[in-house]
Amino acid sequence: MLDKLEYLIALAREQHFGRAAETCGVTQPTLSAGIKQLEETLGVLLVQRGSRFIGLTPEGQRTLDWARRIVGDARAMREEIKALRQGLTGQLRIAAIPTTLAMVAALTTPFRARHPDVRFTILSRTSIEILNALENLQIDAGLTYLDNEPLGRVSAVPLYHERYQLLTASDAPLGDRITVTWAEVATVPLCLLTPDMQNRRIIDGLLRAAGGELQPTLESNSMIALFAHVRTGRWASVMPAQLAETLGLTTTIRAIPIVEPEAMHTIGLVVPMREPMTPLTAALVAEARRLAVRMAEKP
Amino acid sequence: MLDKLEYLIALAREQHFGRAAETCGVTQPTLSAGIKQLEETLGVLLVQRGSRFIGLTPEGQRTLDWARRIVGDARAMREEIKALRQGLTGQLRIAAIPTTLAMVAALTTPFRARHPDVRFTILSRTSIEILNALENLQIDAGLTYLDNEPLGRVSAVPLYHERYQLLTASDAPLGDRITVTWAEVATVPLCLLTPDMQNRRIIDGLLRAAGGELQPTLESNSMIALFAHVRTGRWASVMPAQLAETLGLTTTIRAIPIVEPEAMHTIGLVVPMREPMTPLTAALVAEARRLAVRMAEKP
DNA sequence: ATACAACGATTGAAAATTTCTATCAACAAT
DNA sequence: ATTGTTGATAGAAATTTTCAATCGTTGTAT
Repeated sequence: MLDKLEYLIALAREQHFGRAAETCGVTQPTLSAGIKQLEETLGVLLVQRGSRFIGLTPEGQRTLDWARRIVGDARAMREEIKALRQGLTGQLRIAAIPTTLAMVAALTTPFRARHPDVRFTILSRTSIEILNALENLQIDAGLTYLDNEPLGRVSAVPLYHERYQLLTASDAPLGDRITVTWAEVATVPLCLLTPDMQNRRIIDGLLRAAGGELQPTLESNSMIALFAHVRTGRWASVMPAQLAETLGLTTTIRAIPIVEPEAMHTIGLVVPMREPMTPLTAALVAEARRLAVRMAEKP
Repeated sequence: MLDKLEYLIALAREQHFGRAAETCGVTQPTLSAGIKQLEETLGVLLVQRGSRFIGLTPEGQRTLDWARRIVGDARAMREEIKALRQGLTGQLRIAAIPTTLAMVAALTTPFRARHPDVRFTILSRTSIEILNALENLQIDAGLTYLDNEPLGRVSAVPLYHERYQLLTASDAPLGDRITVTWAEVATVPLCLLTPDMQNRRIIDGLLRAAGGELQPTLESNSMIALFAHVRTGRWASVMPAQLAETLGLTTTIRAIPIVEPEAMHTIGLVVPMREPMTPLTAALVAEARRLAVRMAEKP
């Protein structure tokens, strides 16, 4: 039964019997039969069948919600009992939006000092992907915006406020300024994240509100790529202050606070809403709270 | 996996491998092997083994908590999907303390008018047994005191306040009074519930507080037995007003309010704390809320 | 001390189930 | 028409589950 529920979760995620079977480590007929058996025991169709996978029925969607909860609880149970036996071990899968990737170290490093047997997987994801992956039990936690778009069934720990800076060569236009306005930022050639990133959508909004015409000359989903371009001196970019600091400013590259308005967005840790949490998740949340205190003291 | 968790729940309840196996509908070796397999997958001992069942280990207790939740959720899922398909059907198992048994009809009758395909099982239980049975997923709801002893992980809907009356023959001592005091009640030969009943413990407390010496001449765990004795005219009893009313007063039997103090205890419906509730439980809670409104209007 | 009863573990065979490979049928794209 | 993709189906193999029978231990009554 529990494995059949896993099949349903995988199927809803992959929208494809074959791929879902692969991620579950079984063959496609096995997964097909599992879904069919689930349908028989519940007495309803869960999957809309045409010549191929179309989608879940309303009953299937409802069952999916239950499946996520039940499978999640079963995993939490196993993890908690294991933690009782041998302390905190295992793997924490954390997904982060690109602008927070540098901040992850501030979370993982003190965590590892406390719990040396825990291994990490850090993934770069969009905020939407993070919420999806949390729902599908593919990751244990996410680092993303808390205050912009709806979060769903998650618990959140605010960590810090993102403030925006213009990253540019000191001999480029605006390179000598103490502060710049969003209207001014709009006038220089920018390289920014791709529009599937929430950070980009935020910056787009701020530029538009300042009356700037929007035409970034380069897009990437990698902050490293953006930073490399800024280093050439021919592009500028907009980055959160915390990230610019981590990447390291040289004499030729400056980070200039952007004002009018001095925009701020809250970044935080999100974890699945579950009571009680898994021991690993609970420990990560505790670490995040400590980090939030430190960041509030020394902004 | 799910069935193994059911084994654990049954074992914790029965404290006996053989009986637990029987309630699960499997043989004792099957249940033994199931528990052992659970222990192997979790990597801990769940059961303290001597020559016979001793108890659960701390890890076993923790696993039991998870098992109750997971098994409960799995059942709730099945029930909810079934309700989507064919409306509210199935069985509602309700346990009630004896003094509320007559009130159950006020709940079940309007419920059945709305949902004719639901069948009921009504059990007479002590308040402690009700809470245990709720934990062990043996009943769906209980009717008991809300304000005296700790309830545990349940949701409660207050229904009405129990007030106490002396039930006695009109030609017996005190039989002609408008009201009586607890001190006076202590002077007549009483038949009361057995001390495992919370109602009895409440009445004991009230009698003791009034300085009365406590010596009921007859005990039973059945209200019917108590009432039958009162009907002989040789015994009196103490009953909640609502119950005395239902049992029907004759010209020879009177129900006299007991004052000093005019004691009151809250009776309500308790159901397992689960979000969302099963459809049957949710419907029962809704019915209980309606009943509470009616009883508050016309006390 | 001995016999006995109760309890849970173990064993081995039978039964049920699950899983896989191979193949099919339906449909879509070309 | 042809080809590729997708999910269902069939049959064989493997695994797991279940049960009846039995064993070993422990506590108890005689």
